[in-house]
Amino acid sequence: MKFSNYFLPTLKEDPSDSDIISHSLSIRAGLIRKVASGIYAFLPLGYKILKKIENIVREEMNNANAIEIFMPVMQPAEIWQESNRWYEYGPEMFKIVDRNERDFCLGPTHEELITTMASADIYSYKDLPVNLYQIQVKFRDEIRPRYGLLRAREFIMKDAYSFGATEEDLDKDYEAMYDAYSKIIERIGLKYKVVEADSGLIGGKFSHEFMILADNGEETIVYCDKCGYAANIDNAKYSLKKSSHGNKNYVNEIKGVEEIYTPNIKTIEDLVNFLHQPSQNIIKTMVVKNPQDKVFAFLLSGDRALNLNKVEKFLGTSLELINEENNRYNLPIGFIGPAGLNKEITVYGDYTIYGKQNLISGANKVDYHYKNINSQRDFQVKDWGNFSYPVVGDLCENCREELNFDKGIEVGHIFKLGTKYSEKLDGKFLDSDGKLKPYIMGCYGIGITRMLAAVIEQSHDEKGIIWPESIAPFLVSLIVTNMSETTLKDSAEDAYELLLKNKIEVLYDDRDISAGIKFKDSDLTGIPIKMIFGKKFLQNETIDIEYRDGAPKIELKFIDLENFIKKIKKSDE
RNA sequence: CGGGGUGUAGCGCAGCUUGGUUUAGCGCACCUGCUUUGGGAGCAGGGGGUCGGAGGUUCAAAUCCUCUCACCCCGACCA
Repeated sequence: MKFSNYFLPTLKEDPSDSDIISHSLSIRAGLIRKVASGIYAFLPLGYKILKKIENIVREEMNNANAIEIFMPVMQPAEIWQESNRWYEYGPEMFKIVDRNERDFCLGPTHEELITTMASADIYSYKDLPVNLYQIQVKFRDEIRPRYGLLRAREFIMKDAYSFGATEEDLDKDYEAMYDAYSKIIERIGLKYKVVEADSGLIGGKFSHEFMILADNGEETIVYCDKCGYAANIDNAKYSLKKSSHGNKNYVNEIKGVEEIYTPNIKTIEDLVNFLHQPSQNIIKTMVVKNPQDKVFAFLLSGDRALNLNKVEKFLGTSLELINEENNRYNLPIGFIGPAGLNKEITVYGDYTIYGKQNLISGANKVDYHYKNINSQRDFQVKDWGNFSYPVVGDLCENCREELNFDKGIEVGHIFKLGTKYSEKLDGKFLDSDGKLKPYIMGCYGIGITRMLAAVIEQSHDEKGIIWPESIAPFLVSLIVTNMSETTLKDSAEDAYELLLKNKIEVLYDDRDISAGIKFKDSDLTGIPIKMIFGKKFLQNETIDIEYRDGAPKIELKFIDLENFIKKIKKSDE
């Protein structure tokens, strides 16, 4: 491709509305342009990269025996009403009405539709298992779209749905997808981790998230180098170091309770400053209520945060934190404590305070706290558990190694759905025993447009994007430093023809502008190899080869060009 | 939805507090010519704006007031 025939508008300055590197680079490098909040158009270069990612995904899905289909974006309301997600999904769903006042939505995902379609055509266990996928646009009316392609309202996703007759079918497909996703990310050439995750609203027993490691990632990953345990921090298990919590065999002198005046001291931080006590000696009392308005209290060490996910799972109900308005016992928020708490409230203790003695807690009275609070004597706990997030220094539950923390971007998520949708949407088949049974389903998503942004997030420097060769829009950037030197221009044209003949994707910058701009644009757009026709060529027919990823430069004689091209062609395959 | 903020040329911004010497300006980008051409060149000339929209106050509005729309940031929420 000649630059003069291409459409590649680059920007020198950062756009004002981007606050994350992948967003500003994808705009500056001429990949995308914003059309509306969270909605982007792809320019030629961005579209080319997108297609490369799609193709890698497509190949690996096909290798894993998944079969490509294409479902509509627009879906009738009925199927979503049947699964009840028309109501559960809430305002995040783009809903539209046609001229006959029939309700539709723009698909945020396709479980309902695929299940309905399957039920119409898959009747027999002999047709199972089958795994169908598509690469399709999805719509979610995000509360707040941000970070460019990382959280857009219209985005491209590869979504696969497996139908099996047995749990074993599901396990096999799940495993095949797990492997396929790993291969996809490895082929693209990214650092990643697979973590155990919460399956959330979509249902299912457990799930895995595929995380691209990046400093700006929205998710926190917790992992153990020794045994390989890795989880999203939202449901990460962990153990405490001996030294970080009390040892119940070690008997301190149990002191008498004292009430202390703590005017307007409502937060742990305030208490630490006011009493000059470490936060580990303070009981944080978090009070939650379920939809039936039943209230529970959770006690944790002052340096810990309550993990609502874990607590919801533990109690088996959705919960919300109480506040001044919605709290039926009129609890003085900021001064709540376990001692003297209303007896109707069930109290649970986090391991982070287990065995600690002479602690500080709220006195359930505005502007007062207690000193020397002790479990058993001053309060009773119904049960102990792990209700908090791990912090640096905590240990792996399996092998007691210290846990590591990293930031990541979720690009893939695989779920075992079981029969959740097949039961609701009447997706049934006749098994070999003559009985009608619901399909056992799995669903597997990978964000294509998000992947593009995640690659930039992980692979860039101050000059711009650094594309891995697997998805680079062009392999070679052919630069002529002075287009008015006919020798240079003619030789570069020859090189260009040679590259094309060898099926190398090359962007030939034939613009009559200063060399500096060509270098900057080439670096910004992240093309892996620069092939430079300049001064050195005029002196002794030498071409400079520079690598975007910082590999050592090469001075190449013009006569060796063809060999070099053969070499890079090979490494590209 | 709550809190904060911004809309002025393709992009990035100044001007607004205190209305009129501003014919709306600057940098980048764009066009023409000449000189340049190994890391975002120089000189000269040029094009491009209903100052987000509607209404109002005023002799006079980018500037003040009201309404409205869009966008951004923080939070709750989420693949």
